[in-house]
Amino acid sequence: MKSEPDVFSIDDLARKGREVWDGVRNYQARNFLRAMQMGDLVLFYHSSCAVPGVVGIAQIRQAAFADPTQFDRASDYFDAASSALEPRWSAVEVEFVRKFAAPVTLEMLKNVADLADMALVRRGNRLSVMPVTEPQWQRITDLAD
DNA sequence: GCCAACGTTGGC
DNA sequence: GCCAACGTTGGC
Repeated sequence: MKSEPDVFSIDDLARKGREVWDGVRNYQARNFLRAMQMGDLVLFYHSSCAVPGVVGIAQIRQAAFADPTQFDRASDYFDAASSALEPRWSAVEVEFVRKFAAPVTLEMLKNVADLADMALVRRGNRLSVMPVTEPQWQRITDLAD
């Protein structure tokens, strides 16, 4: 899951413990959110910052539910086309697990041949929520310690 | 701040 | 249903 650290960082999650992950407004990312289950582990990625990369691990505490911001007229994420009966957008709740001693930077990830087909390292990729395979998870977390 | 890549919108 | 225009993402 990607987040801009200026908006919400791994340190913010560490401090708060839990956070509702809302505001996803891309259908592909939404579908990946909906596929998440309670207890699933998440790689937390910092994007649009000085050193983009995976900075820690979180865990799904609550599986997908209707993203409340889509009904909030005051929210940037308000969607007038969504309805309470058939909510268009979903959110999940995540919990802090740990922060890596040092980030696994995008640059590092690009140098791992096994990760070449991962959307994350591909140029022009804009997906903010994406699945990670077991081998990819292993590769990435191995680089963290 | 620039710009490539991509998703969405809307005219036809 | 095509595709140009536009807005957004995100690395650099």
